[in-house]
Amino acid sequence: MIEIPKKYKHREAEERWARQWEDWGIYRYDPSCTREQTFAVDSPPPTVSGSLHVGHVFSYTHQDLLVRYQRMLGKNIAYPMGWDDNGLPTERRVQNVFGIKCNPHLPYDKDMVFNLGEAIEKDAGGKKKGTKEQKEVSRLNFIEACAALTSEDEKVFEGLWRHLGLSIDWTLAYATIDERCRKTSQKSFLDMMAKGRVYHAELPTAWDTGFGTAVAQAEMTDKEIDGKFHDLQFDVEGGGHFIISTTRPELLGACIAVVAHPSDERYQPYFGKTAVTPLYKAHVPILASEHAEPDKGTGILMVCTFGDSADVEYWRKSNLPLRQLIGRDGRILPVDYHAEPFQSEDPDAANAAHAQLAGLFVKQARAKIVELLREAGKLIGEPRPIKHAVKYYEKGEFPLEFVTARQWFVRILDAKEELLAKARQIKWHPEFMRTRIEHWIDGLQYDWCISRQRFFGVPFPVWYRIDDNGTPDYEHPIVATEDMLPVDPMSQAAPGYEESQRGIPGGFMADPDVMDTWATSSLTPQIVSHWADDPEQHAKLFPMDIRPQSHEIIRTWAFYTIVKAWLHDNDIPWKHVIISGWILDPDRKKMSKSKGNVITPEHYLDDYSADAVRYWSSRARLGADTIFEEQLFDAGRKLTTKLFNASRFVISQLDSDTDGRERWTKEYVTEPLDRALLARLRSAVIDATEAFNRFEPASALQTAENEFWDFCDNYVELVKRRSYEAEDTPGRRSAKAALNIALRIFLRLFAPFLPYISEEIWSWRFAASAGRERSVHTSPWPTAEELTLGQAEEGEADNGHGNVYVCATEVLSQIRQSKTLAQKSLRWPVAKLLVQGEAKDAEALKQVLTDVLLAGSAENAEVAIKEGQPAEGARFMVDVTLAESENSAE
RNA sequence: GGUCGUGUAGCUCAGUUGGUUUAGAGCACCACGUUGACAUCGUGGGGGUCGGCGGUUCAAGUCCGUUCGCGACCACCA
Repeated sequence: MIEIPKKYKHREAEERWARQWEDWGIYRYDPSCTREQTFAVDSPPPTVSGSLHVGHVFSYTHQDLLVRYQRMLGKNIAYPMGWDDNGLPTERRVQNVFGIKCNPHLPYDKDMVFNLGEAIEKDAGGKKKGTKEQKEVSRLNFIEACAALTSEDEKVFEGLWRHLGLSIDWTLAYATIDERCRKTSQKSFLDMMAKGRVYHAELPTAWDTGFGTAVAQAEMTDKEIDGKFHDLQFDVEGGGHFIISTTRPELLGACIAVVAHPSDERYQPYFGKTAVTPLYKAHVPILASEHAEPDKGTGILMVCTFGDSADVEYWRKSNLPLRQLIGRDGRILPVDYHAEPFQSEDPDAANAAHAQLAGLFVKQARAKIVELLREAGKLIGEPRPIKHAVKYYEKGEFPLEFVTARQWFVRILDAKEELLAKARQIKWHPEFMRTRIEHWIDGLQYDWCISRQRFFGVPFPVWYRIDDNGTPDYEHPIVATEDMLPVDPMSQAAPGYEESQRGIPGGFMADPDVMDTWATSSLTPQIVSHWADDPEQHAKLFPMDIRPQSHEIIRTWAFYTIVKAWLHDNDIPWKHVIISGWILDPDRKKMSKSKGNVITPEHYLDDYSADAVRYWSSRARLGADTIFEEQLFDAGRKLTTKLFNASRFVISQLDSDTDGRERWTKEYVTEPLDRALLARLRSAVIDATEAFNRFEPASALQTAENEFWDFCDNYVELVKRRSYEAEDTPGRRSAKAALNIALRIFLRLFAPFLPYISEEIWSWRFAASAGRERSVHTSPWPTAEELTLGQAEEGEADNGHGNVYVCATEVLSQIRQSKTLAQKSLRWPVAKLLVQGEAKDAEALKQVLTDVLLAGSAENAEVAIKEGQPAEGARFMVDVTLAESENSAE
């Protein structure tokens, strides 16, 4: 018999159970099960280099609730965990921590070792001195450094997940840079290539000058910033002039046309003529275009290559030349205006003016050109401050520029309808989130740019021939064969070539880029299902059941995953998407590192217990943002404590260590009150089950919790004295059996939410020595059948007899109220009790009267139950007369 | 400007297809209480014209229209 402790020590219990669950292997996925027996979760791989905060705990708990429910239903669970370690945040951290920077042209140094502890120490010291010397290393070495760092970050996350009680199968863990993921990602690329879905092209692409890389549409975001309107005077050839208001005067040298709306009478006379740009004195056409709005600025605007996406659009449709003015590093490029096809009246002057801008960063160049324009008398008035929204890379510091570069694209614009159909085939929870993806797909403007000019990521499995003149042949890439995957073209020679031929005329070169991190993380279902190496396994897990994620990455992660599943399997990646809301700080702002309002979760787990933190997470409705409120942890802890104490009471009423599991069955439940309890529990179980089936665990918790508190406050008090009876009567047996059954139900209802305390209590008297019921978490989810007493009783319970419970609690409550108002203790005896109510209620009350009287210390009272009008708004009119003294009942 | 969501007690939130004549919970607040599971507790109490206006209905927190506030996403951003 297990000794039951007086106090619950959550830290000790959490450690013990986390270990035990691992030893038992109860979270292990069984690959031999069929698809129908399996419940597969496409859990989000967190960016390990990001900050860890309570929002993580919140959303990961949500998936675990659904998983635990499905496990109790008997499903074989595939609940993996991945780490997204590709991408810019990792690179940035590695550069800082190790003081290195990647030079992809360097050869791999296989003796280079990265000592993390030392590096972090150095990093801390180095920062103080402000030294920024960065040693150059090869790409492979750089990747090794990234891996060394991320594996440390992963340990921190894993530790937290385990403590939180996430029922992850850790043998299914993956990292987006590991061999299998690289292979999957490269195979995906090859498959898309074979299907004609990828192409590469030299196109103007959104570019972050800070990171020096292309950026996809989904990663762009608007920022409201301060800007200035500059009124510039343009002359018209043959006479006349007009004013253009621009926020970007530094792009003047890239102006290739000016446009006004076709209906704009002010400019109609100029259409077809040529304008002369100030300073550069370039001749540019004056054209009509629908996209110019007459009432904005002066109604006429510059088309530059490139100021914004509208310029790109316009340039693409026109046959105008391209004058790239901004370099990849965000500096103004040197340009020779003598060169064609640019016509300047005075190329020397243009060159002289431009020479003062070349090499400057955009902001500096803007200040400089304002000076030049002012001197030239072409700046009309002073710049006027305005606020305007500008596109940024979501992680970037500078406004995006458009830079022409060779990029890889996935062709998706022609497939909007098919993608929409797939998105609609998936069930979204909450349902309104579906419109977000629909709008996103509908509004797509660009194909998906998947190449990044970075180092830490999955390389393209592609090489190019170099002809005898040393020019790469981009049009006929050499593609890796599947057996080579994963391949690093930087260190492995192209098929048919020797390593010695790298980079020389007649030889080959590797594609220098890596894939965007989303190109790999969009394959998480395929990674987990072994699409790349085990088709049979793939069929057993794909499409998956649920994708839990938050709403801000619908347009990226969810969308790209849908794209890939469609491309590779012409299928949906999962049946359900479960969207969690955000955690907001008390000012209703999203918690994020940049805002500095991040709250870390570890100490809450220590202070309040993992169950308490999970309780807080579990309360949130799906998709709804939640304000962080520490007091809810307290509510969770309170519930845990209550469960502990109530269970101690119930178990004290049983006798030996197998009683809970085997002896006190529903056949003993004969008393009306106890039967009514079971009827209540039955409907609670039905409600909670339905809520879980709707993917609304918060509602299931609410149901279980309400029922449980009522059980403690009312039922336990009503039945206590009967259960304490010295003699073994049917009433006493009925009480014990009902208490036992109720507790077994509650423990299983709470198990998904509060895994530690429910397992702890389960182990006292209910756990079997083997099989499913060894752990509460593999025990069968409670069913209505367990609580059904037979057809006759069921009918009984639903009609008149359902009331006995409510009638009993109401009268008990009235007795309590009288005592409280009289400032007497609750065990103060009652001398007289008069109850008046409708016939059916009076009848119901009579059936449970003994329990009520005992619970209200009214067993010696003079009692009268009459038919008649109840009190207003109540079931009964109750008149309580308390005894004169505590010892007398007269 | 477009779309979606949201507005219920001081705070955080429930309220399922309109229907227990008087809208719930937790926290906070007030009062009382050493009852054999529980003082990390128990019992009881005060507190809301359900954002505003209009409509449908025997009946509206719930449905419709309109308007205001808040949040998010998208578009524009010369």
